[in-house]
Amino acid sequence: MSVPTVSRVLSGSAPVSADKRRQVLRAIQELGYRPNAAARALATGKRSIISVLTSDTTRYGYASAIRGIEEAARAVGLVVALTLLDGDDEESARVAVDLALGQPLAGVIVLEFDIQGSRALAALPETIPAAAVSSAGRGRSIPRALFDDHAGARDATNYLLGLGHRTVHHVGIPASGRPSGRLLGWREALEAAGAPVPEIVESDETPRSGLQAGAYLARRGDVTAVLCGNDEVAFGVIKAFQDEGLRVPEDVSVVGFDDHPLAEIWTPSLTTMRQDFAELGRMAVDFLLGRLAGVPVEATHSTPRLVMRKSAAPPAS
Amino acid sequence: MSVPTVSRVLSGSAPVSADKRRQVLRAIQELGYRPNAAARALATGKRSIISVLTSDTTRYGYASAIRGIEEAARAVGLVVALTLLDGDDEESARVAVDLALGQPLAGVIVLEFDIQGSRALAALPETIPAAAVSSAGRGRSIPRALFDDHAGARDATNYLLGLGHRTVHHVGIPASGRPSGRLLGWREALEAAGAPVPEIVESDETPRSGLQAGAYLARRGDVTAVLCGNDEVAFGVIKAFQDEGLRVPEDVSVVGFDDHPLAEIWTPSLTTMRQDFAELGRMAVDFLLGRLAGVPVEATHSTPRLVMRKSAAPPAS
DNA sequence: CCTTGCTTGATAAACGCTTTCATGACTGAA
DNA sequence: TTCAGTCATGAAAGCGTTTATCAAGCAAGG
Repeated sequence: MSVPTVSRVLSGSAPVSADKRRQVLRAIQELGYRPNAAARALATGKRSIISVLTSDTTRYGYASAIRGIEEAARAVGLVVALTLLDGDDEESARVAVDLALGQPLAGVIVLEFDIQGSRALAALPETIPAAAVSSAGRGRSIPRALFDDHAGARDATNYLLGLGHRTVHHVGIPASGRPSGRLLGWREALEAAGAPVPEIVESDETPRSGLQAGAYLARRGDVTAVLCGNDEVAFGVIKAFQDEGLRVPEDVSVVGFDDHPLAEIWTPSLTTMRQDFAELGRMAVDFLLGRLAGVPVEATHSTPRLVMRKSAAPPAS
Repeated sequence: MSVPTVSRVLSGSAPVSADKRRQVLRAIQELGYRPNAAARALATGKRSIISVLTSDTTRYGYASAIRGIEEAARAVGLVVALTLLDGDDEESARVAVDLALGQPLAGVIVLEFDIQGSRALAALPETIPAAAVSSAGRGRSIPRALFDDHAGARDATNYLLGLGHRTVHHVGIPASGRPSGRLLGWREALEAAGAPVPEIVESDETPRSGLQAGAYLARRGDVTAVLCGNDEVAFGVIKAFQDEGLRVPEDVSVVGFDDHPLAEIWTPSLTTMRQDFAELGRMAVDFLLGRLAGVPVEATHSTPRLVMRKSAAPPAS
């Protein structure tokens, strides 16, 4: 019973007599033998890890995308590794990329939702297979699963304008591009409608910063509709309005982005632009594996879909 | 300029003349050379991946623990890989474990928050270094970072009883043990206080199931205080109460578990038992690396802390 | 009964790195 | 000038697999 025989039993790469096979299998059982993954990777040259570079894993969109990636990867026998992007400077991007590339990688998927993601993408050596889930298709030419922020924000804004609002305010979140697609879409819709374009309010995409943004907007007094960069911010904005004695949607309408699991049970339930992050994650894996050969590999879009709930309504006359 | 020289420059394992070093470095630059991770792992026997086995990555507690693990791992130059646990049967646990062990692993950390986690832990071969983040310290004898569910639930229940409630209802979530520590702590507190022990209401730890549980409890009419298995469920329960015309906390008090980021801005803000999942994750990494040599390695506890907010109050007289 | 063709097992090389060991160049002391 | 001692460097072995090559055994055909 030689080493190659064992290998053949395990991989089925060549026929082995039933007798030997049984022998080998029993020995494996008894010894609790596990093939050495490193040696196997070295010999075959096959890598089975996809590294995901992302700035956050707890936020809804990120976590969903990771989940999609994991599912798609697992389906083809790959494992996903996580590397968090800490700072938004080039140096920390380089460090993170080095850490990730220290493994035997089949490829890399970057969650390019923010500056950290863009930086990481830029720091990636050309030689390693990569794909991205992004909101904007600029920069390095790698396959991207794109969510069309721009169109989403435009649709959301148009929806609010269509409801009869004179204009729509925007609470922005940090994005991979400057200005963000969401901002662009929002502005475009306003301009197309001949509506005034209010100054944008910045947030850091946390509920808490939404609270601040909402408090600020509430005190302005002239706000009747707000488009938020994501649902978490929208939650904060709504809360702030309510704290200031404004009713949503009677006094002011709020629309979010992403369709967070809690959007549906918020009070009032949140009208939002749903994005299928998990699907985008799955697509990125397909890109990486080159399994979407038929499709133009540059990019595929996914346009957010309006989910109408109770947080947006026509303005009080 | 030989192969070993390059190795020495890269690892600093032996002195290299400044001249040669410069030469090597330049060549590396020009060729874009990256050491082959698989070969390195094979030669050194060192593994740099920690695999996290978990049933969910999007839920708050899980995501936070993973974040803590990632941070601690990164601090010592390790990468974390994710393997999702799908089914709650032994077979899928085995499949997941096999997938994870197919990599060159330094060790495994299991998020033993539920049955899937327990199953995975059971399926793990004895030979591989492992640690767990758990709510209950039973089963296989491996180092565990424990959150003391039992004490947490007891404290929460006592708090509600102390407020003057005659008894406390409980909306349970699936747990790694049956019955869960939370259930046990809740019951213990009730019995110690001589309060009646109502029937437990089951949920699947989603807001939606909280909604159902809440609707059921609201219609019972005799409920004045509810302890929920986690915050997401609590959100659903509160929403259901409000939908049924009950005011929180005036008509009924609700306490959650975990301190979800949105707990603070919920309406009303949610009184809850805070758990530091990230810290537990970090501890699990320390266990795994055997870096907590001083501490009895069997387990360390972390007791949830009551965060008083607005969703719990004395009952209407 | 010998040869041919096919199946099956073993032997050997290769993967790309680290590490040990030996060599040769150089230093400083005798 | 020579010899022991230091130090940088290259040669070679080894890590645990896979895969190609080779040899042996066996059945069937002539």
